[in-house]
Amino acid sequence: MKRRRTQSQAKILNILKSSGSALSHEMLQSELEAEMDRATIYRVLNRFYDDGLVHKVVGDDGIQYFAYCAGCDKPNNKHNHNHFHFKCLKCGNVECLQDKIQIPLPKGYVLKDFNGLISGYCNRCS
Amino acid sequence: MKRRRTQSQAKILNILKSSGSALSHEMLQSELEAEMDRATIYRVLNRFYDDGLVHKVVGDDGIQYFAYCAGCDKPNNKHNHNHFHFKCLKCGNVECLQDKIQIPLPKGYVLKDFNGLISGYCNRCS
DNA sequence: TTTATTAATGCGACTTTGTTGCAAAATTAA
DNA sequence: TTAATTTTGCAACAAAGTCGCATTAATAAA
Ligand SMILES: [Zn+2]
Ligand SMILES: [Zn+2]
Ligand SMILES: [Zn+2]
Ligand SMILES: [Zn+2]
Repeated sequence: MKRRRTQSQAKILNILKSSGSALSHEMLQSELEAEMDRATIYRVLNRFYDDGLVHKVVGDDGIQYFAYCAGCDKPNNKHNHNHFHFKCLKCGNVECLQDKIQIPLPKGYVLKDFNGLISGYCNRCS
Repeated sequence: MKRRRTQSQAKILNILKSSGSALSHEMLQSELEAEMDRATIYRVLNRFYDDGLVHKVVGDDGIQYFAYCAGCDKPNNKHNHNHFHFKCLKCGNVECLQDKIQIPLPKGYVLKDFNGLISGYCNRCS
């Protein structure tokens, strides 16, 4: 299944890139001002995710946030998102924390994925 | 508002204690075999959470898992759940990892809450 | 350029997780 | 036993996300 270059995808990718934050479907929708359908946004995001173009964080609220992959480790094209994310309780911004962490696992455990979100107040809001 | 001792709460707390894992609403419901209403389970869990009896983890799937608080730090009665959780992709078990972690934050950031979930295969399933 | 192929979109219906209003039932206190 | 108030059950609701299907649009072939 070969990917095609569509307006929708270009717009969404643009927003993700220029925002520098992890964005939820809702944030994107309001940015796009109903230029495209809800389902399309979800599908585009999932496609980006499958293609390794973005990574995903899930909030305490169960909402998915997608961030453009900038400084991600990619050993043999497999992403390794070993960093925390921070969600500001005041301004709502969700950002990647740059520090790479190492995830400790007991003997016999195999890591497949990691989702780490810190909530609080960012430097602009504290 | 004073709490009352009800059957429902006792049963749910029992299951949480004896399981030793973090349980979702669905897991509890199947364990309880329709002994009580969906909404009641949710309300009991939220009550436990508010009272600091359990803590909560949110999975990549956005589902809430509740774990009985056993070895939690409680400086002046405020919980401090500075540990990761592990969710096995095969057996579905969600457990607290004992290692206490310290969460790194850039200058000017204030931590309020933390949700960290590692997915993979547990020692019994790997 | 025109046509054919098939991926992407829009729309609506649907699922799942969780919450809420309200009357009835169950705890606790008087 | 009675009164006061918390919990529960039920049903309706809300929000996030997914899916089927017909239509549109991007790519490739002719
Ligand atoms: Zn902020
Ligand atoms: Zn990130
Ligand atoms: Zn397992
Ligand atoms: Zn825990």
